Amino acid sequence: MVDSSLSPSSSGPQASGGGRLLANSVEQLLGYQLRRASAVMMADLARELGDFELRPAEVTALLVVSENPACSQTEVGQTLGIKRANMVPIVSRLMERGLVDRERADGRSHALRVTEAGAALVREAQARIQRHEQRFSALLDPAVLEALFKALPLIRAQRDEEES
Amino acid sequence: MVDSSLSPSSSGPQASGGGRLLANSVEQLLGYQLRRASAVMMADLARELGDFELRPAEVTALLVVSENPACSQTEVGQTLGIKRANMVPIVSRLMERGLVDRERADGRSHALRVTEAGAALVREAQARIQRHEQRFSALLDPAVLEALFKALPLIRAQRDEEES
DNA sequence: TATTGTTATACTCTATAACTATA
DNA sequence: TATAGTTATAGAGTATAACAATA
Repeated sequence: MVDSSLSPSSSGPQASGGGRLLANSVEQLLGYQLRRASAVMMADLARELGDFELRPAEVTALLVVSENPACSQTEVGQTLGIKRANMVPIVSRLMERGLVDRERADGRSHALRVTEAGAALVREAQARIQRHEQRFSALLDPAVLEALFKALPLIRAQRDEEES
Repeated sequence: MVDSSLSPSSSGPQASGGGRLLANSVEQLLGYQLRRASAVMMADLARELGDFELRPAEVTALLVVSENPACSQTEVGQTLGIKRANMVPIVSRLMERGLVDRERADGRSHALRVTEAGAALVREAQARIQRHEQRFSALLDPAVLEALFKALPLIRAQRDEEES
């Protein structure tokens, strides 16, 4: 069982600055732990992908396009939980960089495809991402890692319905 | 074992929009799952705390101050992984709202304390937060939840050193 | 009418550099 | 010289509303 009370008892990991160690009951909150762990992995990924001058969101979108030739940018957004409006600068950037191109599919929608350069970058990015992932998954027991991959989609599904 | 390859095989949870279902190997990435799950919980928390007109970061800071009378705002920041510079508007807001006050401690540092109104809001906020937390922890087996509380701090510790 | 892409805009959180006044 | 608080600024991600063109 996990102590899910908010009593000022816990400690947990804390920053290592000069000040004293403060009591911090939020350490007991799942949402807080997720947010902090996610921030650490995001920062590490951004660092790992720094050379490419692509943000994590852009790389992720590129991977999805690469796996789904002729998809629309709305579909990519739905897959990644990114709103249509916010896909616009992402796709623009990928096209400016010559990593993706698109042709009209429908008169109102476009079919996205990775270019040669895009495919090459995908291969490099996948290697970086795998390195990054393994740095973290190596910290965890396989059983614990499996529990994460079971739990996180359940959390997500709780309010994943009306995304766009 | 978890399939940590990037081959275009997986599916996992996806948005429910009108478009077709896209292949999405990023579902296999721990960092991605953390980010999505974290975003869902953050959005739910923000909704739950909406009445207070306080952002999640402000409520969290308020809780830490409430547990640590006479702490400095830099200490709160170190505890929560928020930079000194970004603590300024948070503390200002909490003081404007009459939830926290401070007195000089040191000539250069302040001692923060929750006011009566702040303490009252803390009690209400804790109830909301507990409701929010339980909505999500109820989705998970106790053993899985325990695995999360074991794994997430380990992930965090990987690059939690030089925060401020 | 509904959908795709788009624009404009605002909000939240984060990051860095530099300043001040203390210590 | 280091620390606490501050200012200014930029970046990244997300949110909403509204529009044009198309279906």
